[in-house]
Amino acid sequence: MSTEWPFDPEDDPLAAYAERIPLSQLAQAGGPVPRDYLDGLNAPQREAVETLDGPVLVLAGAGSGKTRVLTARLAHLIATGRARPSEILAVTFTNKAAREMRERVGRIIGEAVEGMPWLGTFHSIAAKMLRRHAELVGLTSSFAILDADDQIRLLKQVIVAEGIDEKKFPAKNLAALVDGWKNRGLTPEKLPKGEGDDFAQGKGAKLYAQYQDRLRTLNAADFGDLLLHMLTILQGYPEVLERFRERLRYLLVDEYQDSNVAQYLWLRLLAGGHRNICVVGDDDQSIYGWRGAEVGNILRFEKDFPGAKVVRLEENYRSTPEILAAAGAVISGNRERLGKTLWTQNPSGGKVRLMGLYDGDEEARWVGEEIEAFMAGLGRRPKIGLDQTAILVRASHQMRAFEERFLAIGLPYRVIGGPRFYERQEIRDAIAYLRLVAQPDDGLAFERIVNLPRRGVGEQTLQAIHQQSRFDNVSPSRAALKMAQNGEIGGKARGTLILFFETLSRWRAEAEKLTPAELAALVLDESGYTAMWKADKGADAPGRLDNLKELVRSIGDFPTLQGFLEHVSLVMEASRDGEGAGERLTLMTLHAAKGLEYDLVFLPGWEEGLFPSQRSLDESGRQGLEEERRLAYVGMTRARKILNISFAANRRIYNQWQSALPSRFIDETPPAVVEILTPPGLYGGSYGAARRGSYGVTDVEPKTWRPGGPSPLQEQVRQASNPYDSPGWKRMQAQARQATPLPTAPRKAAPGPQFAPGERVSHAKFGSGVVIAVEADTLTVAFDQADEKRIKAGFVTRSDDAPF
DNA sequence: GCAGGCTCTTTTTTT
DNA sequence: AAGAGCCTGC
Repeated sequence: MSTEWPFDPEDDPLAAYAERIPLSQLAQAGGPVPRDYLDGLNAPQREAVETLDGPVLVLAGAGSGKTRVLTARLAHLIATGRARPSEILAVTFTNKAAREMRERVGRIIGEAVEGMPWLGTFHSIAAKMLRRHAELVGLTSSFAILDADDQIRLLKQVIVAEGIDEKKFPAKNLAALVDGWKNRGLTPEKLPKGEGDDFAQGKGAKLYAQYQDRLRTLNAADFGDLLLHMLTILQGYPEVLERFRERLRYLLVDEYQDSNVAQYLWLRLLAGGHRNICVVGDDDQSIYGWRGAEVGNILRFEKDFPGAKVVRLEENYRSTPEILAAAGAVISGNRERLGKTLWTQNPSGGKVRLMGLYDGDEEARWVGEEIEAFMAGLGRRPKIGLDQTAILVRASHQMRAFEERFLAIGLPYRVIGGPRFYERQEIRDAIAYLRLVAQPDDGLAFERIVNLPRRGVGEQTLQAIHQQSRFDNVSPSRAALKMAQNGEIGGKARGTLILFFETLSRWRAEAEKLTPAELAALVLDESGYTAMWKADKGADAPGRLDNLKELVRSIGDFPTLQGFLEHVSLVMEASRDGEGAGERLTLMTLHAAKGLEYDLVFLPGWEEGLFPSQRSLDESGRQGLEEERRLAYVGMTRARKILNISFAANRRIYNQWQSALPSRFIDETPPAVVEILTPPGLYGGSYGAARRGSYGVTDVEPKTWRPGGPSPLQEQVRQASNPYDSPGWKRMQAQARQATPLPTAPRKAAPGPQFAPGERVSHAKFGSGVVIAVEADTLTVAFDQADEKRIKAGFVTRSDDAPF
């Protein structure tokens, strides 16, 4: 058991530096920290900053200057000498938020910010604490941190080992269960009876326990464990808790509405002595319930900490009054909220714009045209650049229609989200090598690369190793070494395995002398991993080699391999490519947009079933609906100047056309601040009907829709957007005069030569024409309104093609 | 050991 | 529709 002082300053040179700043100096009136961080704060903001002692709940509405308050409060704690930088625990949820806070605090207090070891995400702070006390939960301080992928692979092994059909009970589902339990602070021992019974005929709990055992054998922790283990330690070892309480004298929590039960318990323990805890959040922006966040935590704060000071930040500095009115009206439909009313001194802007369209492609077209119109400042629109424009969707599959459209009309865009750098296969492989060097027992890393490149260690051998490893309760790498040595593994595998282990030992020896980057280069080279990709003739091989180079380069930023590995598992983010050249608009999910703001915001896809998501409703009922409504609120409050909401009457979902009703959230926007752009005609001729809650009746039935030309309805929609004069609109007009491909017509023709000379075809850009010649998939077409062109067959459709 | 074909799934996403 | 993952047949 560790009796070592967990915050030994020797361990952390930067913290030591901060400690040497005399407190008296920091405490001097004015001191080295100028007090001007208080300037310009409004009354409640100032109160939130200056109420340093005891529990404080800051309800920070959207755009109310939350980050400013947080950083000012940190600075104030230090400037008044209440706490040294190292005595403040400041937690956020994302690395981005932590980084931003560090930067902004640094701007106020200068270098002293370097001495804030306890500013970070829940997970990175918990990991840091756990490394000091790992033995208390059966790990060593060098435990590996598994990401979601490793976690699932390990769970799969546990399931299979139990003789359960993994297809019937997928590891992914068990992972969701396990994560849920960990989020609620439940170790296998604490799991209530009946939990997890649905999984594998009541074996859920047993599998959980086995998984935890296996993690311990592998000296590994998954993300949930970081908090869960710390919780176990704080609960079971009062002396450890006491030390943390003495040392961490002030707690500050950002985005408290996103905290889960484990985090809540953890905070409550740490704050238990001095009660100096300040939580900042907005119950109206709690959108992560589906991954364990408990709005209840923030709703209950005053009960948990009696006498808590509650400060409401309700003045909004971001949006127009119209946007706030609309968002406020929507969110007021929620029952479970603490209740805030945002107001603003900002000048009035336009009304919130509402547009209904025929289908998803039309919607993308309309948005594209609007964006171009705003770029040019056409009509009565303010001029707004692409950098200040965002499209926020409910589900990522909605992005596709927009991407296709923007590609077609040449609007530069960027997508936020998507695969991260460290999730790429080659990066994970390379990291597995390094993990195995750093941590010989890292079984998952071992299994990942033992036969990569091929070393003749096949399925059979791996299976045997596995069995032995479970039997002896040792890591797979130990089992493999033993089996190779005593001949239980024979043949080719034996020789290569022994060589492999020798090489590993050599690398470990080299690690003493080399920098982490040099070591990485050496390992990737000597293992044959780089060579493997060099030999690969695939189209993506060069890219992967580039990524590997980039990886080695980024390791150079770290003094130790350990430090790098910690960074990778907890902090590493996608290297954003193409940050450069020119302005771009942003396309992302509503979830990803939290905390961001844009002058011009589009919220497409406001249809029942899509938004609010049917699945949310089905799974979580009214609570699900309320979370969806908060998501709507988050989306609306991202807009500074112009907010556009749109919906489509028809949408193709999993290759099936479905007609949809406008979202109920549209009904909830107050007519007084909404401008309806939709032409009369759609939805039985009246938007009013839709707005009054009857949703009207759609008279559009794609199944019965006559092919052969634009429907009258489609024409109406087109004409309705006609007052605009954007370049995109003109292009579309030109195209629309030709036999316009119906929105339902396939964008690409089916493969194979489908066209014969003499057929009439139409092309998105060149209009209609006649096929003159066909060779393979390339057509020569004489266009009515353009020259003869050679075109890939995929880009044209038969003019008279029926859409159904 | 690999390619290709087959089936299945398909909200949101961090750490 | 399309992508991912799995299986099968060479």
